Amino acid sequence: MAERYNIKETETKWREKWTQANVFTVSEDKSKPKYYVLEMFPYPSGRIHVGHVRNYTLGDVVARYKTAQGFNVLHPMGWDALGLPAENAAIERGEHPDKWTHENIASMKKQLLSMGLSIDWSREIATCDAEYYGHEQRMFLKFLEKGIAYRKESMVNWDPVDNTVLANEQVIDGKGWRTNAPVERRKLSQWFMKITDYADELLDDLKKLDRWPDKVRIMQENWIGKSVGLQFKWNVTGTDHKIEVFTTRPDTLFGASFLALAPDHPMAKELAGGKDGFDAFIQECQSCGTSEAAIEKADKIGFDTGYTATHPLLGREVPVYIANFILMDYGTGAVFGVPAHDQRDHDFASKYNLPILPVVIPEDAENFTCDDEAYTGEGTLANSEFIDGMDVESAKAEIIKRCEETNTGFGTTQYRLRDWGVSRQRYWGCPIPVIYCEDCGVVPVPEDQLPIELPEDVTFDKPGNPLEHHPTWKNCTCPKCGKAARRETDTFDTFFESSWYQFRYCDAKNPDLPVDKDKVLYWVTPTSDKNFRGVDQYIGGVEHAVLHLLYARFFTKIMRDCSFIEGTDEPFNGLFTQGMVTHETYQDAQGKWLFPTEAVKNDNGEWVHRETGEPITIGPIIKMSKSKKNVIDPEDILNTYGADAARLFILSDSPPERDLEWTESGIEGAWRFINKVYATFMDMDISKNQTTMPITDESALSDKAKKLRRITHKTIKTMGDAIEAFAMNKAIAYLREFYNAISTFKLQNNTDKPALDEAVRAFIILINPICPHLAEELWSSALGQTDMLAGYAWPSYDENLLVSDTITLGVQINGKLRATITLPADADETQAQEAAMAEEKIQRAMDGKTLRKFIYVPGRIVNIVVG
RNA sequence: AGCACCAUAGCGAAAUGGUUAAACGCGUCAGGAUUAAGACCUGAUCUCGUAGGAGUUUAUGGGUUCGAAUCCCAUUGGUGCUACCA
Repeated sequence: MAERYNIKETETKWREKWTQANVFTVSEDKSKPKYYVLEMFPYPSGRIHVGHVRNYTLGDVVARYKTAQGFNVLHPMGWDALGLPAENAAIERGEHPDKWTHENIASMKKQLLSMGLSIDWSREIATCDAEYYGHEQRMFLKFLEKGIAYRKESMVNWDPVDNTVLANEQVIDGKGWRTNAPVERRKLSQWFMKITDYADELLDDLKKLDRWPDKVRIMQENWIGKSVGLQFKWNVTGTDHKIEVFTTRPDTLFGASFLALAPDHPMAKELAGGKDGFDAFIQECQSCGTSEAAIEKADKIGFDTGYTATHPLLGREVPVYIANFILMDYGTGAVFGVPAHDQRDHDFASKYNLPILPVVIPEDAENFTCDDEAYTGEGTLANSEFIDGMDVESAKAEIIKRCEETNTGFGTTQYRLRDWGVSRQRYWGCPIPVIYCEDCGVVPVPEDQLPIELPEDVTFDKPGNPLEHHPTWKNCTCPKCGKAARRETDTFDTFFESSWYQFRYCDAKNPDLPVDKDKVLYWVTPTSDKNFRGVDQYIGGVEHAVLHLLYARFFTKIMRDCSFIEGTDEPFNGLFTQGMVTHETYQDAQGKWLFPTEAVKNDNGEWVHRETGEPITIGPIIKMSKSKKNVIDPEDILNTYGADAARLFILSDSPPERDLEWTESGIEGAWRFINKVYATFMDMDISKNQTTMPITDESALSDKAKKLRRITHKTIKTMGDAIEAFAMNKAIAYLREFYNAISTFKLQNNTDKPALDEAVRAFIILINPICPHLAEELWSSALGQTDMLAGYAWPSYDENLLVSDTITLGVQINGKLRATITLPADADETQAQEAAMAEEKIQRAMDGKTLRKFIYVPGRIVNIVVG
């Protein structure tokens, strides 16, 4: 018997060897095709969680597989190291963010190293280091020069707990995405990025991203929210005022029965200010919270200004309201209401008894009315003067044309997407490199003064931005006039850092430039024409579907337009979004959540508390979360079962895009498999020190050996295909099937031995991307190889062994299987029919019936239609 | 409310129009081995039958097809995203 597999010792040994031999360090090697695989970098919280294990294992399988396929693989890692938690830690325990962050990086790196990932650590970056963020400041100066970055006064989402500004995307249900505190509105001068200028390109290029999940593309499309329509003016009767509105349904103009302004529309105050009840109305609008429940229930309310408005094409007057459901920051902050064809307008009109006049009539409708609900479908225009009888599309075009002719409006496009506000009133971020001078205004920091580094001596004893409180840091002289001036104390949104790190990895240590263009070109230029320039495979959580992934796409385009990179329009060629890791939940009799380690089964098979013995209720299987305590610590798993078992289990069973349920029995099963494989191969009678596997005489092999060869070659193919398709669960299933075939194979003579050698050697190479430590150990101990397996070529398969010369076909009668026949693979229809008819079961089944049709799909099926 | 995705043994899943639907794993049961437990090995695990064998079956209902888990429509249930975006 072989010795028991010493997982800990063996895994450590191989990791040390890989590190010593620098096997994962890569450079631009033009003699090889390249492959760039990247997983979303982690925030250095200090400890990895199971989601990280899944994420980085997936990437590592791809990296090791592609390496085996002969690619020069770039597989880097770094730290998304700026952001609020470091400041919160500083406030809570008085530890400096820089120290806290770097300590966390050190401990997390240790954990990641123990997973045995094939990472080129020489390219490691931490976004909190000035060597990284300094380049961001350099780029920002260029963005400023090009007008991509600009400053504007604007209402911002103010998080009263974190004391910071949030982006629209960071507000969820009117609450801060981190603090969950109700967001307030405040006016501040902020830096913005003109992402809206790129809205069309961001939208159009989504079409290129055919290796992205559809759902992510759909989410981004909705987020950008392009809508084409008409912007035009109404005259307020008896005044010089004109109200500008935007609509996507100009065709319904003649169904208009009111005009509505947003409560914070500048004209609202002008028209209604001072009128009875106006202030109370505005107050009511504001008091109605922004929470989901409030919006859901909120009635549509309006305030009649007493004014009416007319449109030149309409020839009719409609009342002007101020209404709570009109948003100031979309379109023009004013709409015309068509109750018959918009449900919101319908609700409003019903409440205030405004006319509901249908102007689009569906086909075949008689006495059509919209009294109960709005009709938004297709139809023919009616009650609409010169556009009567037109379809919706023609009517839209006609109204836009007439407005343009009369100079009262124009066709235009609106986006839901807003410009990206990047200022944060925070310390632990990249300082925005501008200076405010009383005489010169906003002055960019001269490039030779970069980077602007964060001061180390800061305090966190009062709320707000420590940079603001710092006694000297913000004082400086104006680069233009030399007078005393003040530094910008805001820092960038941390999505800034994660928007370009994928390029920095290509040239991670460049002190002078964000990246060297040629180095980026080497790593992003595709080796297949199916792809465009970009990271070949990006892997991460779907929670970044809009924020990070949209900003990174935008950043790529502006870096291109500012010549920091070349000819690259999109950052990520292939995107894979992994599912969550879930776990059962446990509660004691009092309803208190318990850790999985606290729950054990007693002798009667009941779940009880490990220490108290009290009964435990098993709850639903949900995403691991600290509050529900249904978490497992990867470090425990790695210590107990080893990296290979953790990697194997996390890839088994569930397809990577779906949620994975973490179970104790599952990880144990993976661990057992590893031990079993080791024991089997160490005991097996296989040739050592083999360099080739000569099969001199195929025909001399026994049938069993031939069968083993077939599954060997089949698995080489199917497993490669599965990894390419990201179906890691299938790859493992095929691998286990292959193992079962090898372990049950009984070697009866020496002639068959090369077939067994071939199978074992193939198996070890195939399992390497998933369980690299085990593979190396078997490669060296069981096969006696002296070179390292890491980087060893994937075996090739023999097509001829995948097909056999005879095939078994099912014979159906009226689609129901009745018999099987064995035919030569190239049999023609006549042969097939003869063979089928010769079957006794078929004859019996056909007895007394007429043959109507004979269907023969070679290699697939025979179907006999009888009647 | 809208959009998208999903539904297969006790569980996780394979099979994407055809060769006995359920590979592979987990769990369960029986047997072997063991001082004992675990690990390990062998077998079983939709239903009926000792067995040969027969029958049922891919959430539900329809449709297309010689043939449907697979394509189309509707319903139900689940998940995600968006949420007064004019």
